[in-house]
Formats: sequence, structure tokens, C-alpha cells
Amino acid sequence: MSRARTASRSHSRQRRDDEKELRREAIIDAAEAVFARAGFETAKMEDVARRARISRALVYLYFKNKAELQLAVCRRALNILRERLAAAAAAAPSGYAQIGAIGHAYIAFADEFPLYFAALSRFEAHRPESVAPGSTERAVLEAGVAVHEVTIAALRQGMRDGTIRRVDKPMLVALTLWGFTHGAIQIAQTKAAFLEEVGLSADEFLGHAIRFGTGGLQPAAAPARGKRK
Amino acid sequence: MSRARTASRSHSRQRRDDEKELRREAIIDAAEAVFARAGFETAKMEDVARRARISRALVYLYFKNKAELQLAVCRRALNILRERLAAAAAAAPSGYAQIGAIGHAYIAFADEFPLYFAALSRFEAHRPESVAPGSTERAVLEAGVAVHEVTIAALRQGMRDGTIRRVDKPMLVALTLWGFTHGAIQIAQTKAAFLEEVGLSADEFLGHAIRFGTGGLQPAAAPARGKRK
DNA sequence: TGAATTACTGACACCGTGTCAGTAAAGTCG
DNA sequence: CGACTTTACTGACACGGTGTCAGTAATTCA
Repeated sequence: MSRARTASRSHSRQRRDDEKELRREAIIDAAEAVFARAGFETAKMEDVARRARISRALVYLYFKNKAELQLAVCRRALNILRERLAAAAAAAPSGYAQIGAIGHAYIAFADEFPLYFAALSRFEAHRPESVAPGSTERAVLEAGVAVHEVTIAALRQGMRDGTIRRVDKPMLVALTLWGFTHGAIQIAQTKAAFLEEVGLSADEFLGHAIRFGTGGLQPAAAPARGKRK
Repeated sequence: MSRARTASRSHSRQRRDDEKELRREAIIDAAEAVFARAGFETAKMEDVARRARISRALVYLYFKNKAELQLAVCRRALNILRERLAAAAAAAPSGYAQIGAIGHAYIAFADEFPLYFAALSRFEAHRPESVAPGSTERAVLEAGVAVHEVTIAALRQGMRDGTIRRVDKPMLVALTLWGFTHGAIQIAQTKAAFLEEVGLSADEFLGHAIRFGTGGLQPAAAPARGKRK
């Protein structure tokens, strides 16, 4: 009897928590739509609330403020990005090919989810004062690390299969590649009009950037044959 | 007499215009100080006005709004940057060395003028709807082109002196290098704490990035000797 | 000097944010 | 099923910043 009651209570609680999570996600959905249309700066919480069919005050019950909402979007972005990069890497034959695939997957991601890329750009440009241990910001940071780990795994794979030269600090290389790729995509996106003006397509530019940025990873001379200890 | 009068009037007008320009610059000075302390988002026009010792309304007489003020800062940033890059390039012996020097000069610039780099980051991340011909934004864009021209000149020099491989679209390469470098610096700045955590210094990271990013420019094999048409 | 132009400001209307007291709804238990 | 508690939700508010404008002070010109 006590068991039944307890079970029943915990059922309700479970259900309520699920619904809460669902609502939370719905609010983020609404925020994404509004941010995409209006941009992060000019987007109004009122619009987010209206789109989520709730009052503005309730939004503030789920998210402390606009910045937290943006961080929630970043987190989603990074999770999806990690999946995409991992999938792209999994389909590539060699470690070196994986790196290229990851670069192109990032480009495709930016193309498919402009809002997510914009969110990451903002996050990347934002200099944090101090990142509290339990904060949302910390969670986003960690989601970022998870993304880098995909690149690092590819680097390690490449070193194993001989398609990538020996590097002593894979994280260093991963961050460099990340910075390069992100920077290039950002230019391709925001300077698209200018690129056209000087007779370049964004795709051409990005293709060049990837080739250019990953070239330095290949082994110096030996064609990978032999060289076993 | 008519001449004298005209001259006198034009003198006053000249003086007034000069003073106006001076005040304009003073407002930008104030804005820079405020932006540096508070960040672009949270900075208040009130503070800019107070620091410039004028009323808030007057600021709006010189600049349409906060965004225009930010663009003015961007323009300054790009002009100074161009000077720095050009100076660095001038001191380097070969075209390839010039490219490296330009990269390091950009890093030094970002280190010396964090606000300017932040301003450029914002500008870079901002996707413009449409850039009107006479607008401030267009002026900033053109200042950006002037910066790229420094890189292009170095590339041409390198192709001439044989330290850089033949590239068919220098602007493509210049933009790539710009994107790479900017992206890397941005990471070094905003992720400095994280870099420390994984045992990397920002300098080490950036040094690596420059070497990595410019490596692909060197000629394939021939040691630059001979090869004249 | 007085008239005209220009530089400047105080005060206002507007809008968005974040908060809070209070209401509606759902869950708990006899 | 009611009474009682807990949780979900909202309307209305105070606050603060932006951009504007009518009006005043200062300069220039004749």
C-alpha cells in the first residue's frame, strides 16, 4: 500500500518532470525560430513567449535571462555538430581523410543550421569573466570539448595509419583546425557578397580553405610504406 | 574685399569643421574607453556622453546610434591594423617572410588593442542585410579591403622572389589566411583559460597556428634557384 | 547692433527587461 | 469526494536605456 502510493507519487513526479523538460525544449524551439528571424540582439523575449504560447514571465521561470536561452541554443548546436562530425569521420577511410571530412561536415553544418553557426560564433567571440563550475556556460564549454575530441580521435587514427604526420600535442592541432575552419566559414558567410564581387564563390573559397588548412598534416616524405619499428 | 570676406568666412567654416571633426574623434575616444570597460552590449550611451563631457543628445547628433559608433571604432581599428601589417611586411626580407610577419603583427595588434580586435570580431560575425553605397558599413568594408591588399602584395612579392608557390587567386589566399589567423586569435583570446587547463600557452598555440597556416604557401620542391622564364 | 545660423541640452515617449504578488491548476491524503 | 499543499502560471509593475524634439545658448555674419 505504501509502495503503491509511493509508486504513484513518483509516477506523477516523473510525468511532471518530463512535461517540464518538454516545455523547456519547446521554449528553446521558439527561441530558435525567433532568433533566426530577428537575430540574437534584436530578438524580444515577448516574441519567444508568444511563439511558445505562454506568458513572458514563464519564460523567465525556465531561463534566467536571454543570455541563458542563447547558451541553451549553443548547447544544442554543439551536440548536433558533434554528431555530424562523428558521422562524417566514421565514413572516411583514413585518419587524414577523416580530418578533411570533418572540415567539410562543419561547413555543411553551418550551411544547414545558420542559426547554430551564428550562435557558436557569438559564443566563440564572447570572452567569459569566470566560468562557474555548475553554470550553463560550463556545460557549453564541455560540449565544445566533446566536439574537439572527435577531431583528436581522427588525428590519432591518422598517426596510427600513417596518413598524418606525428604531432606531439593533438589538442593543439585540433584547436588550430577548429579556429581555422570556423574563421573561414565565418568569412564565407558574412563576406559572401564581397566574395561574389571579386569573382569567388563561397564554396570555392571554403574548399580551398580546407585543402589549405589540412595540407600541413600530411607526413613529410616517406610514402607510409614500411617504417615499422 | 569680397575676397577678404569670403576668405574670412571660409576660415571660420574651416575652423568649425575642424572642431567638429575633433569632437567627433573625441566622442570615439570616449566610446572606446567605455566599450573597453563595459563591452559593446552593456555599454551605455550615457557613459560615453559623460566621458566626452557632453550631453547624451549631442552624441546622437554626431552618430546616428550605438551601432554607428561601433562601426567608427571598427574603421579606426582597420586603419591601425593596416599600418601595422604594412610596417611588419616592409621589414621582412622575402615574400614568404612577409606573410609570417603579417600574421605575427596581427597577433601583436590583437594583444595591444584588445578592444579593436573585439570590434573586428563583432564586425566579422555580423551578417549585413545590404550594404548601402555611402554607408559607414561600406567604408569599414573598404578599410578591410585595404588590409587584405597588404597580404596580397606580400603574396605577389613572394611569387616574384620565389619564396611562395604560384597561386592563381591571391585574394582567395589572402582571405583564407585572414580567416585562419582571425579564428586562431579569437580562440587564443576567449579560450585562454581552457588552453591553460590542458597545458598550452596562448603564445605557443598562436605560434603553432601561424606556422601551420602558412606552411602550404611554400613552393613544392625547387629551392627557388634559377627557374627564370 | 540685430538677424541668422549652428551647437547644444533637458525632458519626453517609447520599448524591453526582469520581478513579484497573486491566481489557477494539479497533486496529495483523510 | 473535499480540504490542504504544492506547483504552474500570469498580469501588472518598476526600472533603465534608447532615440527624438522643441527649445535655449553660443557663434557667425552683415
